[in-house]
Amino acid sequence: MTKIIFHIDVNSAYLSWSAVYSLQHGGALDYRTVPSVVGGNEENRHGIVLAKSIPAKKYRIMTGESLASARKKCPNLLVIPPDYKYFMKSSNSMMRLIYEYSPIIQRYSIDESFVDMSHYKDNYMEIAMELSNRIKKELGFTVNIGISENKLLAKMGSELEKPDKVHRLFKTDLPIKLWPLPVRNLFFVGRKTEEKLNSRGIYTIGDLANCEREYIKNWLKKPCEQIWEFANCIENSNVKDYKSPVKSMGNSTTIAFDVDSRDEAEKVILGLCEMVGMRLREANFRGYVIAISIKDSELVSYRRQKKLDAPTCNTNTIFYCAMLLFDELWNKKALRQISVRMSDLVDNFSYQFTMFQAYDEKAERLDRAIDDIRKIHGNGAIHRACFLDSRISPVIGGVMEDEEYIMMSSEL
DNA sequence: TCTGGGGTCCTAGGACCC
DNA sequence: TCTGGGGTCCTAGGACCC
Repeated sequence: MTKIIFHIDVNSAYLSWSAVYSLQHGGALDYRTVPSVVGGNEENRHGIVLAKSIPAKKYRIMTGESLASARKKCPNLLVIPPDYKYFMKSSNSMMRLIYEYSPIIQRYSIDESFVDMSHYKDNYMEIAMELSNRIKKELGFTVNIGISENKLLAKMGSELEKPDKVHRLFKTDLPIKLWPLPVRNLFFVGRKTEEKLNSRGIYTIGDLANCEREYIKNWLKKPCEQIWEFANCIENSNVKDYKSPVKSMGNSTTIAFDVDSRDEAEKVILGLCEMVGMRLREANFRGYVIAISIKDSELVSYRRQKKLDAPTCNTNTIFYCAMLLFDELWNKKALRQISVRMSDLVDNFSYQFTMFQAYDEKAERLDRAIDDIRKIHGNGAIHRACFLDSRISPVIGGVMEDEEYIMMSSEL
């Protein structure tokens, strides 16, 4: 039986949601009608474009670009700060609405989802229009809906023309609608892969599709074999209406100033370890592998990781190991960004404690007591003395504790 | 383009084992 | 020590997604 999959994608999500919020709170200007972007704080060196309006797009402003560069392209650009809590709320409202139409939803990111609509037989177009209109009317923003028999084509379909469009894209449309497009438009073809493909005369999705599979595979290895399959529309994964198990947890931060002393780097790392440890404990995970990565002021990154003998979720252990790695890694150049990540996770229930493995029950109880205080009174309620009079925050990282933040899976 | 923060997966090379 | 072959594990780096 042929499946019917919808891919629903909010148009300029962060920007649209910010516009709706502003209008609902008495704002007179609809940000979507002027050149505007949602962007981070430039003073803290978080100044990049997170989302752009369609008028801003006309100035060739790109997501991920620095705000300074965006302003050069459009001097009177309106820059709106992000409000992630509100974005989550908007996303959740949309999800509730979609659930009225199908229980099989894969929330792919904060603003994208795949929905299995196979139970609608011939009237799926009307359903798509109804859903799109309801989101517009009830929630105030527009979406693109791509419809197809698999997730890949649904996603490609929703990207064909924006905004506020419903687009069908079936396998039979492949040669006409998809193959003439630049190969870069294909899911999983990024800048590097595009360059490689171009270097051998492959410019369109059709060029790639018509290559020999073995040729691509031998040349560019496994990831590109999948890209070849995508170009030929070979993709049949199900809409996953469950959470795939998390593989790693980490936090990173770009510091507002260059860090050139070990002492300050240590505080940043401690702040990050506090967050990573808290998140691990909250999820009842421990990790075997701890990784630290740094980016210097010239934007060059280095990484170092180490596998532990026993998995841990203890803040002090993570911090201690992170510092060992940091001291091996750091070449004394001023640092712009630091990150700490734990991977090779095991959950507390399946992990067997044995008397031979180091396990500090007292330390864990202390960690959890601090977690509880922070959950009730906020992260600032309790912190280590070394952060007194420091310009570095005692708990660093962007994942919200209570609101469950939507994570990407980066695969279909 | 003075470039954030959260992830996932793959590959190559080295160490080590038999 | 002019040195095989298969396998596993670990680490560093890179590419991609939103």
